[in-house]
Amino acid sequence: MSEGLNPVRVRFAPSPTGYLHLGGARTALYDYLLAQKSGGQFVLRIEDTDRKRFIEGAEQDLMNSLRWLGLQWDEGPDIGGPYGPYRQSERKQIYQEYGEKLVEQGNAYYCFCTPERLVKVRAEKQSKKEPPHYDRTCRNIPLEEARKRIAAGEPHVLRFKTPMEGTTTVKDLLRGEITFENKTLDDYIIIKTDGWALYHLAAAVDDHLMKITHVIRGSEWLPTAPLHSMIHRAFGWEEPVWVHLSVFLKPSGKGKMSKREAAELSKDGYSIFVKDLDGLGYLPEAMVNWTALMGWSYDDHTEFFTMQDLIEKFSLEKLNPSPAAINFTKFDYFNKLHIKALSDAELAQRLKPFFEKAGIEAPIATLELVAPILKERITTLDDAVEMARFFFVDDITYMTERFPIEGCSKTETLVIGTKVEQALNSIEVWDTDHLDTSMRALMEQEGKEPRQFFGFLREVISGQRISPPLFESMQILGKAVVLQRLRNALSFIEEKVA
RNA sequence: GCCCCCAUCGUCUAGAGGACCAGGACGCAGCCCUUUCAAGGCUAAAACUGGAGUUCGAAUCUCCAUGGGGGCACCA
Repeated sequence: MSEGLNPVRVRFAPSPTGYLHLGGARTALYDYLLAQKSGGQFVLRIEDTDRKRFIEGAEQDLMNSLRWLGLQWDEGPDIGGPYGPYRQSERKQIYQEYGEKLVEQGNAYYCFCTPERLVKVRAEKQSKKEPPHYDRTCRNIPLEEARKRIAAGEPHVLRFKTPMEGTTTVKDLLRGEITFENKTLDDYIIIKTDGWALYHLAAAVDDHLMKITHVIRGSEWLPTAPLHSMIHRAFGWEEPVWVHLSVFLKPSGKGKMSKREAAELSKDGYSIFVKDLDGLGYLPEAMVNWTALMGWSYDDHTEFFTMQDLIEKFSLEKLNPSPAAINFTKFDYFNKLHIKALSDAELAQRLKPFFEKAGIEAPIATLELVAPILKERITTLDDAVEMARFFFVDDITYMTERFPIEGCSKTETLVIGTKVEQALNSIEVWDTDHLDTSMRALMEQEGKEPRQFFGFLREVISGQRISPPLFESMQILGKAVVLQRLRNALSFIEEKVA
């Protein structure tokens, strides 16, 4: 539990090449939790050394999504901090200096091979069923000669000089020591022809300079972890604690989510992109709870967690190294749970935009009255519009096939309707108790079953087959509105129902 | 092809040698409650990948096999 005692510095280091998705969000969440729990710092660093893959607006999306989830960083490109700049594109010079240092120390060398030649080498190696690595042609060029060629303007990259014998052992917090045969490793390029550092160098340098204590990242980094360790060691730096999270698998459990499958999801009202979740009616609280539990657990029965709970209870030791399939049905469940946990006022506030989007004017005061009877029966905030629109819209659309009362004639329905009108009219105190007493008495007097009688009333006030509880709804609507709707319904039946 | 990781119900997981004929949750099925829909309650079906070891004893430790996943760019 050492991380609970010493403040950690963690970083979330996305590249601005797309929208924040589930996997990234979960990594950021764990970063945030660890920083909060330990009283340390959560750093946001943008890894944008590859200008070709840069996508306009991606950085903004990243920050918006992180904020929506409630994962506020302590240092980052927008707010600065003591170890900035926090955008790698603004640190080019730094990486070059450290690259040069590696050359001087004999840990890196200049390589003049052309991309074309590299492609050829790779193809040859592959046809010989060998690892498709660089053949190390330039590894033995004397430094003096290399410098002359550089001075003469020859294009070049910088490669890490990986030992050709022995082993490199990396310590992953979840998996223990992982040993790699050095001969299976490559002489990775760490600075490109254009002078920009690659992830391997940039991340190592930044993690050190920014005093990062724990690196939490996806397990796709495991194969290059020995390189990262070697870079730290070459500089004589203390390595951060490496924590490689399992990947998320698609719902079937077979493989990673592909672009095509991610698009398919929207048909079911789901998305792996955080930016879509708000509009779909999901709560950030639910998203946090759900993803926290994919790869981490607290005990054998606790499943509801607020952010505060998570900050208190999160621990790296309980992380699970095995891959997890994304289960959206469970996301729905957590969304229900967190909707129910919202106060009526809070739920009303969150519901408001969904009605607006549907072109329905829904006053907050009414939404607050509707909130308690709605919160038990909606899965997403979006569901509320369909279920509760009749509270805010007056022109109820009645359907002929829903009348007359089940098992009754048109005439009998109209007679009962008139009696309902009289009974309602005479109710002095318009609340659920009086409505219940009055209506139930009438129902029994008429010898009708609850499903016939109340079903009819439900239809009358809402035009819906499914609605929140009847008497609560009638109370909220108010006597005048209910009576008006009853009259409307009766004339509809009179005119349109056979 | 090579390297690395992982392995308990359909899914997320509890389990760190005896407390396990394996617990919880989602989902699914049935029942109860019920004016609809939910919610709630109860019940059911459902798993330790296989094989060798170690041990008095293994879901838990070791090895092998199998399966699944990830990686092998002048991307991150």
